[in-house]
Amino acid sequence: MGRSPCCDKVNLKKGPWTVEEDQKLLAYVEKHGHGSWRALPAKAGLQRCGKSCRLRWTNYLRPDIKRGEFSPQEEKTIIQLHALLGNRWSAIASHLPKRTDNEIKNYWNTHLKKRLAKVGIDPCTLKATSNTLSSADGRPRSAANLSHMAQWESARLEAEARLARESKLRAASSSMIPQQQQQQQMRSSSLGEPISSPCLDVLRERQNTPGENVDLESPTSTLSFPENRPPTTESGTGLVDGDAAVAPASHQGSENSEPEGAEWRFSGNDRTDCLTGFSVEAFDGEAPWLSEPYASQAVCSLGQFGAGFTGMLLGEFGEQKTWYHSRDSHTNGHETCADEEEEEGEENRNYWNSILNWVNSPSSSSSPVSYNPD
DNA sequence: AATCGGCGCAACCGCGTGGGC
DNA sequence: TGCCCACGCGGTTGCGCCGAT
Repeated sequence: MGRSPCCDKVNLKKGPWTVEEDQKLLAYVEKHGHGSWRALPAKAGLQRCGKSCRLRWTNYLRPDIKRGEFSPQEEKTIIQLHALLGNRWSAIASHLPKRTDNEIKNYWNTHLKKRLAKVGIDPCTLKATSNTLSSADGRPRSAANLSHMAQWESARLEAEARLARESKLRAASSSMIPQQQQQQQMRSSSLGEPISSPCLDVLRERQNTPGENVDLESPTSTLSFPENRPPTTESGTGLVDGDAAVAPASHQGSENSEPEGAEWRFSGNDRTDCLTGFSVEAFDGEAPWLSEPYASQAVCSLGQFGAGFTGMLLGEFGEQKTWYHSRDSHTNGHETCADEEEEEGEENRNYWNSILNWVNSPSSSSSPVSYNPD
């Protein structure tokens, strides 16, 4: 006996939402919070099922979502995380604040997957499907390493989820919550996932721990994405985010004031993954993904892994100009669209090679992710 | 100008899961 | 302990838009 559909009741509207419906839902949620989604439609005067209302809210009406084109940084993040996590869109979305899993899923299916295929890359594995792409050193790509990393990332995400729940409980138990935080919590609970990354909860917790000195600033934090900064820091980048000015204050804290290109900074020989609290030492100096040759390079890798694997994934390429341009091609300044078209094929390959090289050799000096402490 | 087909996005559907009773 | 409910997630579908013919 299967479950009966939630929308099989008569007189429940389906299909596109009207402006009136949007207004009703928006007004109700902003005034009362969503509470029980199932009970919401009747209270809000909507002829919709609760599920439909929830989806409309989470995917469209939420005030803290960004719409419009994905930035190159966001695209890169999606590609890299997808290589690790597969179609776990919610997990991927958790690393892209203001983006919904549905939007990311659509973008992947309609843009990124095709683009990857076009340049000869298997979208699922980020492996070259032909010899169009090759690793820099000619080594065969290590699927085992990717698998290790994916397993580790999965474990990390579970840990994050646990910590997020604990963090919520702690926050809920506090009776002295500033208004902005209360609003944030309400919004977070309404989304089913925290807007502020649980990673930050861990970081903040550790920062308050005697003997721990963890700098929250990170170029790899999604909070430091340019589009998440207050608009005053932007200079005509053409971002479509019109909500930045009204974004929750918790998104605009000190971690957002860092200069672009800042680095993860750790004090002392911190060998713990700051995101998970896991210690590399717990694995006898070898994290699960640290198979050779990475383990032998543990010294230089520690700082990187200390930033968390996802942090590495989200690290800067050091380049912001265009999606297609490799490091070398754009150092001479801005190029025209015509130029880009001419060079698209070659530069696509350069770009993807840089991703693939890095994915398969995270500790390699040729990594596009710069963690140079200087 | 009309038609057709592809594309992209919003929304729907069904399943899995966690919590409450 | 098992059942039920509510919610979240991922896959799929429907439809409007737009370019090509």
